[in-house]
Amino acid sequence: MSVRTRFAPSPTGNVHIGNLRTAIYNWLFSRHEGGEFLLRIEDSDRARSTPEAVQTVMDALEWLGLDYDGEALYQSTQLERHMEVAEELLRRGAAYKEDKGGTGRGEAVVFRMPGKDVGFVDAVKGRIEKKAENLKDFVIVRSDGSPVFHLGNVADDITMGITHVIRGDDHVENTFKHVAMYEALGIAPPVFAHLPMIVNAQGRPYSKRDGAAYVGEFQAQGFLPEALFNSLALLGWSPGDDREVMSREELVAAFELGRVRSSPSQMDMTKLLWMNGEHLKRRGLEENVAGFRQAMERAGRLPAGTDPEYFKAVVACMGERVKLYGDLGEQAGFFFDEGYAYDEKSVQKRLMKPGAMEVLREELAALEGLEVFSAESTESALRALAERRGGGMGELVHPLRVAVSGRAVGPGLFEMLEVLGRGRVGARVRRTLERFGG
RNA sequence: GCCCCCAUCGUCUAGAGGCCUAGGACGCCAGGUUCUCAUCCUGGUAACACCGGUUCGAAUCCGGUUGGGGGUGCCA
Repeated sequence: MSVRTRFAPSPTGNVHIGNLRTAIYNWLFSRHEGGEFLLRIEDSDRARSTPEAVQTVMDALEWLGLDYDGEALYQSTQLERHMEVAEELLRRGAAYKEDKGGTGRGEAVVFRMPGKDVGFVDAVKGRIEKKAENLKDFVIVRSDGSPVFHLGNVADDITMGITHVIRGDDHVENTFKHVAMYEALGIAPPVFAHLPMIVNAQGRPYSKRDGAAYVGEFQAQGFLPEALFNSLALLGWSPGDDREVMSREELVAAFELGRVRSSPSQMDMTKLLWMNGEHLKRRGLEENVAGFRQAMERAGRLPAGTDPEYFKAVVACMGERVKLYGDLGEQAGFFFDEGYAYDEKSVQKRLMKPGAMEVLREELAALEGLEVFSAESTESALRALAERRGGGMGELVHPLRVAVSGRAVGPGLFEMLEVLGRGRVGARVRRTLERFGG
């Protein structure tokens, strides 16, 4: 039988990374097996399930490239089907009606636990069993006629022909109930695989206060989907060899449920950032240019009418100094802003030194006389100047860097000069001389 | 309380009885390259929770302890 997995989120408006990781494992497993990956929207809680919330889920899946087969199934449309299953259970004597707890609210449908031990082989945890005396009957249809989670979940999985249920660890208790329901129905249960939780530094469930907890936040910070995908895939699973930076295809090829770890793991933002840098290198310049541009525009740091070639040159020049699309503005904003700020410490160290202004003036003179204004020509001009003055290159490089960029760190000076161009460099040095020259 | 699950460097992990004086990655530290930072290269730091048992031999198997998590709804 061909594999069918599903991702069954309740649309609550946010997609937590734990759920996202569950979606990734379902997707990875079904793609690896050449099976299907389905989407079910568990919107039975009508109050919280808005169209916007559903869209948020869809957007997250699309961003990560988690394509699902067929149409999404909305649980709210399956009411009749749920009732059929409840009827069937009643018919088989596996359920009964009762005012459980004597609430006076009328009769609910209660599932009867089989009176024997229930167990199953979890694909990641191995065999799990529970004694009959620890299994209690439970409500599957409320006295108001609405189905309870367990009923809907099992009925829908049957309807959808799900062969492997890959879900969070918090569902293992439910699984005893679900397995019992399958057995009562005379249907072979699917394979269950329970994924350990993603926890914070305190070992508690990863939440908002532990850093970015929802997909949208990673997206907003400029993380690459393939980097988040890769990191999450490796959180609880590994290919068994030493590979870490992997493409979607490599992950699909290597993924096995049996290699999923059964202990909880902690998200490491530092490693995610590194991973992002690795995937950035793997993307082409053009793609990165587009990504950086989008982030810059969103941050309002890219003036309208910026020459595309200039922008591209800046990105190429920044090279691997930036690990996140969202960080370009902070690190290279001066390229696009003539009103760039001067870093106070750098000014003190490089421009307020005795003779610094004189050096800048000499550099300006040397650069302005150049026929061609390139990295090579500016470098040889300054080397010649250094020779004449008898000092080191550092004495020339540092003040000039601060003068044209306002900061002490950045790309190679000569590369930077070429990208900025003669006009900007001249104007910036002059402005610096006026401002700090006394 | 009861039930279920989990336990290797700070973090992510490899390890399915000898290949382990425990390997890789991130981070961190040191050195190299260099005009700064980043990259890159080299080296280093750091772990089998504890106690028993099985075995010629245990990170690996078994039991217990401790610690952590999950569940215990006419929530999902």
